[in-house]
Order: sequence, then structure tokens, then C-alpha cells
Amino acid sequence: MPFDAPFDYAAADPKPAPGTIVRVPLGKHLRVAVLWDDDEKPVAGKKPVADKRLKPVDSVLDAPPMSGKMRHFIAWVAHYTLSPLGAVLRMALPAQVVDAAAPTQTVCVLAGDPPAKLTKARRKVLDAAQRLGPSTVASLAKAADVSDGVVRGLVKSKTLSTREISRDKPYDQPDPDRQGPDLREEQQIAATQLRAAVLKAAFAPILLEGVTGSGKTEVYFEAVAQALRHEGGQVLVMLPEIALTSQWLDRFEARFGARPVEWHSDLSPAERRRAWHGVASGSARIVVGARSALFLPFRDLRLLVVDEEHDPSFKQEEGVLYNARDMAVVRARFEACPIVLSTATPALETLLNARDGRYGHLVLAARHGAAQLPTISAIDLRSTPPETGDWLAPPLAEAISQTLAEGEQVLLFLNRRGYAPLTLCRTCGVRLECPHCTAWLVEHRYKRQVQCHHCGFSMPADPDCASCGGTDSMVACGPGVERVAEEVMRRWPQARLDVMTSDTITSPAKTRELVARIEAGAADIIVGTQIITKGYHFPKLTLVGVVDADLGLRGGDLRAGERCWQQMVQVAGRAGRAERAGHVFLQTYDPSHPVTRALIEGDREAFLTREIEERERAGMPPFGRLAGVILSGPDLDAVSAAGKALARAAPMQPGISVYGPAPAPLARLRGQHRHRLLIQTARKQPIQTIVQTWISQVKLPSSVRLRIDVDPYSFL
DNA sequence: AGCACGCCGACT
DNA sequence: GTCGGCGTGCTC
Repeated sequence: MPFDAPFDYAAADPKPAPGTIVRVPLGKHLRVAVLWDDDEKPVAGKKPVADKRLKPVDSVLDAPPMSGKMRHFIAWVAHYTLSPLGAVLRMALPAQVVDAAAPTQTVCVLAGDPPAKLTKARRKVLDAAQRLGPSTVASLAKAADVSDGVVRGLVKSKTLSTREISRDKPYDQPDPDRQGPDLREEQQIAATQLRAAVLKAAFAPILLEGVTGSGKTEVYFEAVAQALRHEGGQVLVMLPEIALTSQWLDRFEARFGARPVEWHSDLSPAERRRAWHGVASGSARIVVGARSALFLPFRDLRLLVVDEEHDPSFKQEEGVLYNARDMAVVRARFEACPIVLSTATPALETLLNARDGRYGHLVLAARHGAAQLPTISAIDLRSTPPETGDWLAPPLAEAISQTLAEGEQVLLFLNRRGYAPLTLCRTCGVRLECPHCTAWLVEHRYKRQVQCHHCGFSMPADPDCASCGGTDSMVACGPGVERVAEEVMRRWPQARLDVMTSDTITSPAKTRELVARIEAGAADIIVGTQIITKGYHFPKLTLVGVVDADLGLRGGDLRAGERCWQQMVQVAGRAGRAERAGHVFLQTYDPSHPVTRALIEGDREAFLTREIEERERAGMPPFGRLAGVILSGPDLDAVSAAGKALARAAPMQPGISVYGPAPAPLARLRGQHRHRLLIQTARKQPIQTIVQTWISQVKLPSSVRLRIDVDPYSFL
């Protein structure tokens, strides 16, 4: 429950130790709880509950206790993110999982003296029981080749006793000593350092930076192997968007001969329970998971890996707002183990940490075999615009035709799902807007729907205007991937086309199928959103077209330049093979934009220097600290008044600035009005305390909800 | 988060 | 006179 501090209960005798998982009465229900540490200071102005009002603990649960490291980690995250302790605890202790009874089965074990009448059949059963150990009645009968009546007779005569055991199969154990692939020299050097860090068993954050195709995964697999060689040692690998990682799972299985334990939001309750208990008992040695895996109850964590550490999806944007990459570094510190941050395009914060010596830094500069990095050039849409109704400019179209003629693959990247981002009526000008959010409805032509990408609202697409009654008057504005796919089919009708978006990649099985098809060369042109920038490798791909390279740069967000850079480098990394370097075309209206220019010239340093200078000058992260204060509620006036009240109470100290209130980027989301303020402090200032003091001065009406986003990832 | 309580308007 | 809508506050 989202409480700030623990509740007191009457002490049981003997008093359980901190970390014990118990069931306690709360209101009219029994709830799962953890016995918390006793060292907490009394909250000012709150008197403790009188002893005689304390309720007793109901029972102690049969679950492994929560470690002290874990409790400290939870408290740290709650304090850092300004979230209630109970809200963070809930992520570490999913009640359905902890409380659910493991499915059991009844097994027989040898227990007493042989029966008075030791028949031949009984003899065989006892032999089988000796040989097999604890087994079910049916399996003993089968092994002894007798009927189950004989076995039951022996149970009745107390020669065999029965016992309930968990039906959970132990996890397949990965084998760290299987032969891995041959590593190049620079890979070996990096792998040796990572192995040494694992052996040292001390906190050590390490940036593993390598261009796409340089074999980062193989390098950190060596560190994983080292951790697994340690008796009972466990490893957590965090990946963005776990459902999309079938290629990674295949590579892991090829290297270690077993599948890792998966942890993500699509697990069934039974799988979730098995995985959680497997991690707690130590039988799950290696877990691959999304953000939430960070709160699993590892017994002996020896290594953490955050793959694609720059990925924005590590930022949790709902509930407890936290950046899983940053919190992973904190967890590694509490667990005293190394953490590897792996990427081709480090986040600016991470890179600066590495350059300043706070993080170790290993660099892989070369690609596998003779594969070369792709070259990048711009297509200026002002001088060579596409034909009316097209989105692919003549130079790109020509390159596509040529690539197809050579039997190679083309990838067209556009980070926009659906057919068109905006639909309007050409008679009355009305635009289709979500009834719950400040957002246009996006047409999805395959599904014959218009959808809101923020709240999930959808309705059938109607060619007639609901506002003015005009028939067939609704027109699509701008391109989405479906519209680009339509153009491809029209202009290259012979080419085999695949569309990769979150609408077509709905399950790991689907991903596998699509990726296999593309790898096998059964597709000529792939059109996709940012989903394709994530880790896939398509060996026949030599041409990438970025349909709208300016898309990510509009809006002026703090990280727009960085994110655009990362996305372009990642998508470019999909191209290129041994015999021939790939080529990337960026369609742009502004080829002189510094980010675009740095991409074309391949001048990462120029991009970084400029980005770092700009952030330092503006006191933006990592040179200053930010926190967002988001107010939301159904009543616009109440939300707006609350925002103004907060602004009036804003701290007036040197080094602190407060901006806003302003309507949030999505001013209305799911029917809730949202306003936000932004507080900026110097790097050394305790932003949590400052924010807490500030907001405690304003009494908000209960209809307005306040959330704090420490280290917001994006804002306007 | 859930839930009870209590205040006010609408109806039998 | 009573039902039920939701704003407010408590849970050890």
C-alpha cells in the first residue's frame, strides 16, 4: 500500500527477524507485509499508535525473507524518487506471486521397515523407490512394472510415506564452460577485464561501448560465464522491451546450452510465481528481464548487465517513476557487484561518467569479420522533393531500385505507426481528435480504425465527416509506415514487403517468424518504426532510408538531439555486410542542422562537444538536476489553480529555478487535465529535500493529484 | 490502494 | 424518511 512509513504491530514471541514476510490485518483484509527495520526515526508531528491499539501479526509466510540489501535498496529508491515506501515495496513483493501456493504433487519415500509379507511385487517397488528417490505413486508402479495397488499397499503399511513437494521443475542450468565463439583481440581484452571485475565481487560500473556488430554481447557473455562459475552466483540482464528479444535468447542458448529465466509483464501468473521463487531460492541463475526485473529477490547477485543502456524505455513513466538503468547502478552498489552498461550509443550521462572516471570504459571499435560501417548522406527535400502523393524522394527511390536489382535488402525507417498521423475533413476542416486526450486520432488502414496512441481509444474509420456530414471528405495528412508501405507496393510491385511495427510484432513467436523471414532473404523491403532499431541483424541489408530525419528534432526537448542521434546511429547499424558497406539516406528539410550534419560527417565528437556545451551552459543534466511536478485531475480549473499556488510557493534560493506551470505535453490524457512545473537545481543541491519542502507548503484539493518525476527523461 | 463515513440532493 | 452520489480521511 502506498504508505510513506511502516506500520506497527504487536510483537509476536519469538519476534521475527527483519525481512520476514508475514501476513497482517489491515482494515478489513489480511495483507502481505515485510517486517521492516527498527531503525526508522519517528515522523515529525506523528505520534506513534498506542500499544493497546496494535493488532497482532496474523502469520509468518513460507517465503524466503527479504534481504537487508534489498530493504535498503527499496528505501533508497523510495527516497530518491520521492515515492511512498510502500509503493516501491509493492514492486519487490508482488502479493499474488509471494502468496500463491506452489502447485504440489504427492511423492512416496522409503520410510519404515519392510512389510511383514515381502512379496516379489513389493520387493520390486522398494527397489524402485531406492533407485529413484522421491517419486509419485504412478511413476513407482511403472518403474517396478506392477499395478499402483501394490504401491498404495506399501504406503498403507507405512513402509513408504508420502510427502507433498513443489511441482516446479528446477530451471535448466546454463553451462558456463561450453565453447564460446572465438573472440577478436579487442573483444578478448574487454572480456578479460569484465571477468576480473566479476571475480573481484565489488561494485564497479563499466560502460561497454561498441559499434553495432562489434560483438558486445559475446564480450559480456564471458562475464556472465564467470559469474555462473561461482557456486550459486546469479546474473541479471536487463533489456529494453523484453518481448522483442528472441534473437538475444537464441544467442544465449547457443552459448550456454540452456534458456535464461525470463521476467516481463506478459508472464502468466504461474510462470511469474515460478520465476520469482526460482530467483529467491537461487535455482534461477540467470534472469533476463525488463525494468521490473530490477526488484527480483536475488540471493547472490554477482553481475548486472543493462543492454542498450541508452534506451528511453528504461524510464518507467507510470506508477513509481524511475529510470531502471540508474537504479540498476544503485542496486549493483548495494549488492557489491559489477554492472555492465552496454550500447553502441551511450547516453550522455553515462559517457560523461565514463570520461570522468566514475565508470570503467571498454571500447570495441571494429565490426565482425570484414563488415564495414555504413556511410550516411542527406537528401535535401527542398531541392529534390518527392512527387505529389509520394514520400520517397527521387534519389532514394533510385537507390531502392538499384539495391533491389542487386538482390539486396532495403529498410525504410519512419517512427510513426499507422497510415497517417492526422485525418481532417477537406470540406469543413475539422480534425479527428481523441475525446480523452490532447492528441490526433491516427488512421490505421489495415484495421480500418482510427486510434489514439496515448489512451488506446479507437473507433471505425469513416470516410464521411461526422461534423459537417460531407461524404467521402476525410483525407489523410502526412505519412505513417502503412502509407509508406502503400507507396512501396505501388512503385515496386514485384518487391516482397514486410512491415515491422508494434502492430505487426505482437508476440515473441511473431517476432521470430518475421525476423527469420527477413534473415532468410524472403523480404526485399522492410518498412518499420523504432522497433527495428533494437538489436536485429539482417545480413542482406545494405540500404536504409530514413523517411523523415527531422521528426525527432522537432519540439526542442532536452534530449531531442541525443535521441535523434542515437536512433539514426542504431538504424544505420542495421545495414552493411562483409563485401559491401551499407548506405543510409536521411530525407530532411534541414541538412544543415548540427545533429544531421554530424551524422553525415560521422563526427561524433562534434555532436557530443556541442551537446555537452549546451547542457553545461543551461545547467541541464548531468550538469544540473531536474524534477517535474505533474498535477492532474478531472477539473481543469482546480488543476490550473493548484499549479499557480505551487508556483507562488516556489523556493527562492540561488541555484534553484522553477518553470511553469504550463499544460503538460499531453495537456489532457485519459480525460485527466495535466499541468506541470519543472524545478532545476545545481548538481550538488539535494533536489529531493528541496522539492519536498516546497510542495509541503501547498495544500492541494483532493481532486488534484500530484506526482513528482525526479530526473524526467523528456519534457517540453 | 481500499474502504467507511458523512454530507447533500432526489425520490418513494 | 431513505437511497445513493462522491469528497475526505484513515488504515498500526
